Amino acid sequence: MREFATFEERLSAWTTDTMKSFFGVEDTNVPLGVAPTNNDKFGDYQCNAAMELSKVLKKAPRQIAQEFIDAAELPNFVEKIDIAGPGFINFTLSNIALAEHIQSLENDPHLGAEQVGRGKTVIIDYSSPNVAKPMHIGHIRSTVIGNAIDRLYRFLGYNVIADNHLGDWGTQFGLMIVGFRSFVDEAALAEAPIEELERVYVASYNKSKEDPTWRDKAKAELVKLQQGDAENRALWERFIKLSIEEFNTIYDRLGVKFDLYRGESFYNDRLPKIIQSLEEKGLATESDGALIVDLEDEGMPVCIVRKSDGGYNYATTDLATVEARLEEFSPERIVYVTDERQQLHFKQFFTIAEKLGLNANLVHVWFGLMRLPEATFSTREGNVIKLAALLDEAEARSLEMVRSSSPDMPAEQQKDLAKAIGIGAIKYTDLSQNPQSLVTFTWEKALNMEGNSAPYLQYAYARISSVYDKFHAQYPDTELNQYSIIIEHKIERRLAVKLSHFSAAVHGAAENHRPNIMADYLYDLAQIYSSFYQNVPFLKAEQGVRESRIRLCRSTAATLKQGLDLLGIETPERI
RNA sequence: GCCCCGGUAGCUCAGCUGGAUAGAGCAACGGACUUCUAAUCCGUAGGUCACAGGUUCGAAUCCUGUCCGGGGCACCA
Repeated sequence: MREFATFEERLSAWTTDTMKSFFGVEDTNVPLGVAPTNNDKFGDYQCNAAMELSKVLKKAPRQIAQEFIDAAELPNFVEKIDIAGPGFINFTLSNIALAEHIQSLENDPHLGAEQVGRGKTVIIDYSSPNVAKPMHIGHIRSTVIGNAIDRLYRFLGYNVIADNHLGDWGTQFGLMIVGFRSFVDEAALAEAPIEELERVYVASYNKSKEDPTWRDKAKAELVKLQQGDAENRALWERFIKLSIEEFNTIYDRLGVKFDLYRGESFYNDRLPKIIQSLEEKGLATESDGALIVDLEDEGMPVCIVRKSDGGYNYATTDLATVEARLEEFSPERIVYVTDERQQLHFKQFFTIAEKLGLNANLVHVWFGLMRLPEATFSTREGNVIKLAALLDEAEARSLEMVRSSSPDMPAEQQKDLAKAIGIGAIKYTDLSQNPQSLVTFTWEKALNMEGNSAPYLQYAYARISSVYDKFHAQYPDTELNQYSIIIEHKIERRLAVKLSHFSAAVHGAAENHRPNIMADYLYDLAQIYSSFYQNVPFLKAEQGVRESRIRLCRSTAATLKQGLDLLGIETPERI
């Protein structure tokens, strides 16, 4: 068993082994492990195997449980074992073992989380906005959820490559180029690049609808760009550069970093080859002038890999991208984070990739669309809320709160704090929901600062820091590690049990690609801590108890800080 | 028409790889700041888990059907 194995792992291994040999069910598929109970009156862990084994053994569940208990020699970390209800076997951990475990986790930089990703590379493809279009609130989910998955994987030891697969290629660049030459306002471009590029695009698009010669001009410029015309190429590169610069200001504010910014264009050279191998393998056929892959056997509609005008599209680019990534990085897995509308596309392209023999573990993590209360959020409706505006608003609102709650704080510090709180609030709102549920955007929800929110967690953390500092000020000579954690009070026990579940939360969140599992965990932890804080004295407790409680505070702080960091949320020392 | 997702407290959402009386937050009501930061805590109230069948010792969770909402389904990505 590994060094910082959880109680759940240890206990499950024990129940499984013991039951297998005792009942002679070595080959059973019945799960024999334990799971945390949902209520501490049932102990800490429960094993449900007796009910499941009932049929196999042809005995009553309670009898099975009883026989097991009578015969079993309990592991030393278990204080109590008993039977309840129809045949649940409940385990209660000993307080001493619990305390020792929490203490031992202080020596593990990963707080007990097993490094399952060591030596493995995973590529995470997320955010991926389109060049020359401003990021709006619809982009926040891919960015924030993708980044949390990125951080979770890194924490588990994976070599993560975060790749921002920009939309930097497509027919719109013809319109962009002609439009730019006629309409651009360089001063405005310097001021707000993407906004100006977007304005240029819209102007050009509108003109193309009325003026066929304009449309032809755009087409001609697109062809020139695709053929590598130097001037058009330079212009296009400028669009990309300006866009990335502006995206980066948003990413900086969000604390998001990418390892690569490889747009779709990066893979252009490979497209003909992909088509060629599709044809060679007999996967692609002509249909109405286009080249398609028939996926009827897989129960899916056909997938176009080359348009009738000879152009390539999304599926082809994505196949080429996989091929390139496999060659260069040999990833164990590639994770794509996009909204739900792309499910079919990914299913199709994953299937084709497999048929092509691209041996990759491809995972599509999708999330529900962001809506506005009154309507579906869409550029066509013009009801967009720019991402930058959302962040501004969040910072402004939290700054107001910081000013009223900490009027004596230096202005600069107030601003930094407001940033950490405001951005944290926005991220947490998104991350604390099941990614797959459809979310309705409201300012009230996005900027929630009370109850189940990032500021609640940050506040809990800041209070611990404050207690910890006061302790050291009052007892400067105390070496905390010379005192053991003593678990006596009910709330201390609940806190310790929760702390021991951190590893499970990390793994659950990472494996399921659901950061909300981590968010839920942290909120529970903070709630228990807040109750602990409010209901028992620390600094005024007697010696021994005092140090024990401060140690529990310290462990809680470390766990909250690490957990929030995995969500990309900052933990200021003071709020 | 076919496919994917959702429907849980007044509102916003957890819980969904089956387990014990279904949980939070907000809103409502009642308490706690001369005491470690009240962005907090303690308590009260609030639910035929859309509906109907089925599987199971056990179903919010799995299966089937229906209703309602969102999305997708050939040259956008």
